[in-house]
Amino acid sequence: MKYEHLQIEKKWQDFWVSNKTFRTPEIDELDRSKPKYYVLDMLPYPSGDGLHVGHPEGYTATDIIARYKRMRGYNVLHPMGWDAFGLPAEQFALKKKVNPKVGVEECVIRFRGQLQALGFSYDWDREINTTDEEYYKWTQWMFLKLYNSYFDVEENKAKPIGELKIPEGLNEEEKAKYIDSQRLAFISESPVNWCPELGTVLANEEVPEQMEKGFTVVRRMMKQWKLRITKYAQRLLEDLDRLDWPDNIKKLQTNWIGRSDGAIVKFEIKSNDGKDRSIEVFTTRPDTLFGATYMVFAPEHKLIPEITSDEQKEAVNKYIDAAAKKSDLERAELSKDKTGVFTGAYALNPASGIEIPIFISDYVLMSYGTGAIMSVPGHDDRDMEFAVKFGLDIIPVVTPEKFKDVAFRKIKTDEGEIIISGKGLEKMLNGEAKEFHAYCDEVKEGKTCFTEEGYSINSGFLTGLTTAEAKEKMIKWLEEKNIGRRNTNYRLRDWLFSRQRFWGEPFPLIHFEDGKIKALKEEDLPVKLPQVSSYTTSKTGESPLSLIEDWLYTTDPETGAKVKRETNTMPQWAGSCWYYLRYIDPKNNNIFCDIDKEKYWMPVDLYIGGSEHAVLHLLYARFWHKVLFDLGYVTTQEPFNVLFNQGMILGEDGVKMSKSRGNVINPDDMIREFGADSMRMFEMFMGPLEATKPWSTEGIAGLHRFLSRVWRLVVDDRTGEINSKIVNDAPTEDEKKLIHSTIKKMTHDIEDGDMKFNTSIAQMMIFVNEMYKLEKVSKEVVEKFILLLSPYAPHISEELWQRLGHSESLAYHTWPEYDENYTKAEQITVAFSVNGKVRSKKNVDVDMNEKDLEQAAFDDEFIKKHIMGKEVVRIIVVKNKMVNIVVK
RNA sequence: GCCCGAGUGGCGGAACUGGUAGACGCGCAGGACUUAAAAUCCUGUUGGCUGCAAGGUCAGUAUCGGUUCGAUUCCGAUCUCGGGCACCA
Repeated sequence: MKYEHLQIEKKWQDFWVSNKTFRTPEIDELDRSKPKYYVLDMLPYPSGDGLHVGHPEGYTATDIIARYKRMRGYNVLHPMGWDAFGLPAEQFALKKKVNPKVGVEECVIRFRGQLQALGFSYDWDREINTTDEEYYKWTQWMFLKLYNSYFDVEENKAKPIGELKIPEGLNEEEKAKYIDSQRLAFISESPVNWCPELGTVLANEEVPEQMEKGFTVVRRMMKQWKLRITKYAQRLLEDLDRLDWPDNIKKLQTNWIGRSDGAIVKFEIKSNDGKDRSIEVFTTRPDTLFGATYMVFAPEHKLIPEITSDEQKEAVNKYIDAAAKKSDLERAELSKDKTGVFTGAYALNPASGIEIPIFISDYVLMSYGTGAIMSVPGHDDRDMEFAVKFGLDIIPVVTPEKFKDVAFRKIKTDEGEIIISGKGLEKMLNGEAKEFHAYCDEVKEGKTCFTEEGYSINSGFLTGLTTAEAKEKMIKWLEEKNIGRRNTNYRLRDWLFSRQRFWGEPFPLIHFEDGKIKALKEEDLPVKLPQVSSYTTSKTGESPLSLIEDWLYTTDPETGAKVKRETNTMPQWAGSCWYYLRYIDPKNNNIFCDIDKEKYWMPVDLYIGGSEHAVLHLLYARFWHKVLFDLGYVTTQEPFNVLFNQGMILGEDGVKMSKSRGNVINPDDMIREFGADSMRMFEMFMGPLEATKPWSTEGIAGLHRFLSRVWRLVVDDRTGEINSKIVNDAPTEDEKKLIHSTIKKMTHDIEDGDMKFNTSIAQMMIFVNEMYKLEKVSKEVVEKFILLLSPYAPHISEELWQRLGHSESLAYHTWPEYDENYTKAEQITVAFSVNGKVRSKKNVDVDMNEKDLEQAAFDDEFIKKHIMGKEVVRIIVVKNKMVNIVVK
């Protein structure tokens, strides 16, 4: 009987499902004395195309770990579910004029079928779907928690909004406004990427994709819901330290959060109307304040209309209009050439006292810092470029270290140390400082821009200090004069949380006629999406929900007043922010996850997914988790303890798989032809999990060949009986050595967490090759090998296990132990080399002492030949490795 | 431009803390079985030169240089490819 993968795989998949082999018991039935292991895949979006070969790569790795841990006696949680809200489903629904639910259900069935066909050991009883009403009820519930919380800066944590201290002397309306301004979920007017053809806003990361398809994207101001993730910037940054994540992912998040330390500096504005005004700017280089020769405001800055002179009004307005029309992308792309307009207003440099002009330019972003900057063209590339273009003054205020001796002199006098620089010093130096002056001239002319740290020059009380010292001194000076303070800025923006779509979680909010907004109560959840058979986009930029009047108009459950529902829906990221908690307690109707169960299972012990989620999903989920922690709903500060990123699988031609290139490999075809076990084995054999590597159909055939060899080792091809060479004898010494070193290698490969399963598979191949050479093989050894193979190729393993006479599944059988004594060879090959070049090899006893080894080398004929007639100057002996003789 | 990561046979990739480069698989070549083919099994497979042969010898882990008795591994510079960020003051 040949290795019939289709039949075997079907048999065991049915067995696992009907026996619920991989069901994780509820917490009260669990043996709590056993350790737990929570191994999780990133929540997939069930697209219409079905799985591609990249999906099973990560899933196979987690499945191997899950199966291994079960055999090691852990309570394992290994669930799967669907992130089914999202734009593709919505586009499909609009095109086919159906409810997106219809398409999603089909996709889920297909995806689930494909995953089961690969034999993954998920507990399907815990399957979740972010679009189920019973699931998104809790997403809405969490939104309410965010809405009804504020961030206490003193305690550095979120608290219920009821605990917010409200400033005294406010009337009711002001109070409400103040409270709204502190909520973690808040509404604000902000620019969005509006796509007229699609009739929706797009997330930044969706813009390039849609523009490629020929759609237009314009910037537009709209009222948007946002989440105050910026309050958590510092904690999100600090807590990266406690996570066992790849360094590059930590770095990506660190950069994304983008902490900058510096100072806020206040500049007085000399306005044309004589009113007193001032403007604050953020700078990371307060030490260069003396070199600030102009200021730039973002075009959206509110102060511009007030300060612009009559003569400049027209030009300024024109510039603002033009900037508003540009999308973020265009603003960035056209950035090579700096543009801007003078406002006609001036500010006073607080350090030098010089009047400096105020410009507007779109190279300054309204969304970072204060939306205005002080420009130090001598020491900032962008400022330099702008200054050259507009003919503005440039003052060098920092010198590279190499000029520090000619840039200034410290002289001790009776009154203490004084600094001499400038003209006075020039005379003293007698022309010695030529190069330094050339540097200064180049800076002034806009030819050189020194952006690194050095020593302050031309900077009054800072002159002669290092950049670090000058920063400190300037901040102190600013604080004393009350015109500035130390400050930290983050690049992280608040999370734009609303989308004008149908297919997302509705916000649990109602709008009264007078414009007031009210959050619904927990007991009013879920706010369900309308059960329409089809719908259309609105032309106004509102969600399609705004056209569904039956749904839109409702009554306030408390007062019965006529109200409108909020028509925005949440972004796709929302549901995946907390799904890992729902798996723990998927059917709970009272809370999203019982805290006792959370305490047992969390944090996730291993989380595997693609690096495309390095920032967004992983940052958003960490943020939500921290809010839940602050409010006491979870006991862990971080959700994902260990993270691993799988690499991409390319097409056979070495480039990314895509429909247009026609190099897409369909896993269904592979499973049909070679089997799920071959597929799993090959995906792991291609290389380390993290590597990007090309697919090879010839390669998977090789793994199928290997599994056939395993099959024939156990089963007689012709009769279907157990291979007659398998005997009940005790294992021979050679067999023991082989199986024990195989167990050792495979155990270590899984335990070390590097996810390099390719070498484990190579070891299994070596094992099988060796067994083929033997006349008789011990059944005990073969059985141990099948246990080792089972996490990788579970179907064939179960089948062979059964054929060898076991009535129970091997899924919970103990993982084989190895004996260190059998993993060591008695003899080892050592290399003898002369001057570092290997000239001979010899088998010697393990741990032969250095003296004997050295002697063996000198006795070696080839070595003799190479050292004959030469002087031996040095001998290096490394036990069990080599002897190197250095001759002259 | 900035920040990561990677360059090893025809291909995917091995090589523990510096100590025998190329495990394992694919492909290819040769052989066995077969009327034949498929399947299977066995052998060989980094390159050059040399030898009838066993072998000998030199070169070789992107390039150049350094440290070392010894470097795929450590250090410096350069090149190429992949990924991320991109006016964040």
